[in-house]
Amino acid sequence: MTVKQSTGRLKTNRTGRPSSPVPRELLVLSARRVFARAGYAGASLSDIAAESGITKATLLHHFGDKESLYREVLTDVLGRLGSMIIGGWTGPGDFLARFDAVGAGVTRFLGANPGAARLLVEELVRSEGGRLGPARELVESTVRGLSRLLADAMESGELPRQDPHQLALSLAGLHLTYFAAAEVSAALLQKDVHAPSLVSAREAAVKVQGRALCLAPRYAENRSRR
Amino acid sequence: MTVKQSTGRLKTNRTGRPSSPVPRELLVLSARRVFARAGYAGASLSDIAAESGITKATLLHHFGDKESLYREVLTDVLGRLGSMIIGGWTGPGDFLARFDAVGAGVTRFLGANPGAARLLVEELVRSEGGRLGPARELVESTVRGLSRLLADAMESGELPRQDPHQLALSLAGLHLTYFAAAEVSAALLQKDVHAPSLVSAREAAVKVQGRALCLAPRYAENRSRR
DNA sequence: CTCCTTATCTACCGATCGGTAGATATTTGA
DNA sequence: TCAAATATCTACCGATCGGTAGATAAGGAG
Repeated sequence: MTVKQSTGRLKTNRTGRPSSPVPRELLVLSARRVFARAGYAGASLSDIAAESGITKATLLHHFGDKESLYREVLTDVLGRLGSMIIGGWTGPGDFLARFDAVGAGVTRFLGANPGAARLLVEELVRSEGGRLGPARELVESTVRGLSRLLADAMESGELPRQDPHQLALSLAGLHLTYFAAAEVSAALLQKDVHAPSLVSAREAAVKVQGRALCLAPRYAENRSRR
Repeated sequence: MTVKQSTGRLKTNRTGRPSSPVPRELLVLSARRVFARAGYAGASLSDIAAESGITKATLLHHFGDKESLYREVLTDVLGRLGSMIIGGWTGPGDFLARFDAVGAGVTRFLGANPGAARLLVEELVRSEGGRLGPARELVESTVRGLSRLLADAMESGELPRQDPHQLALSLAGLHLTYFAAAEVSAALLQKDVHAPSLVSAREAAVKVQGRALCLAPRYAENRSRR
């Protein structure tokens, strides 16, 4: 809705024949917005087409079917997020420094890509395992990768020993829920969560809270020894 | 699917006239399962009817329309969860004791009610504000109540000062995501998250992690003063 | 200029959706 | 016992869904 509302073709024709073709990435962006807003089942191809200023038939001409379009939206988001995570993780510094870098990167990514968190949550939460296997596996393997990373850090003593899966799932929840619940969050904070200032604030909060989650067993131990 | 599968009427009639009427709570339970599995848009009344062993027309006779049925499912879950929270919070002990009690109660509730977390997440994440106002407001006010609770505790010095909204949202994510992503969680942990032993394990993890989230600023401060 | 490819549209199809109508049988209560 | 209320079913309706067919026009290559 931000870009080119209502019959927003690049050039208007009497009957809409090819003018300058609508860029594919613009279609994917519109689809992401609608899928994020209504969920996979609730999003109709007509909605997405209207959002991009084309017709349903044209949309299907480009993507084949609804599922392929959805998959393209999701792999776009997951791909960029994944390379962001890898970039942060392979950077310099000790465990906590790299952990902070990844956390900040994830927050900035989710803040800069409205709807991304909601898509990931829907995929993470989906139970009809058979319907969209590849995408679901991609999400699952991302969490599994995070879990393995944490386990390695525990092995090398950089992180207190604890169940890495429980920790990974808690971290995923910490990062995703805030942005996925964008409207509730915004209602509480009186400001759009995607505003730069709030993204910075969340980045700071996540840094402190993410570390606390990782180091929680150590704190609990100190507390009991007090 | 657990109870009375495939034509599971209490008494089978040639044409299904009223035998012993299917209890309303059983219908609500079936509806919860289907709504949780497929989401509001993805769940069809025929699915729910089949799950309960009645026909769509009978279902509509009892609940009027789809939205009313959904609202009944949601208010049932939210009502029981809410009274559980209030019970834990008005119990004895200092802030951390009551906080732990609520956290453990929430975990046990979500563990004992498969699908509940998924429903709450869908509602928390929904963006089409106008569609289901009441239910959405109920979820939102629950988070807001949690936020106010935390703010009070900060006011009285029981909790380090920090943005109560950011903390409330993080806590909600911590509790909900794990159970909402039940299948991914189960895949990681190699066991159903609703199994009693895993619920206990999660309860322990959440106790440590929930406290760490609350006290995170204090830890960060100690760390920087080191 | 002429074809061929491509992007787009209008018009339509079968399936499914939420919801309604009306018949039938059970239960209940006077 | 009998009538009113209730629970359930089958059959159907209009709307919408994802997807297809076919016509039309623009752009590019020779």
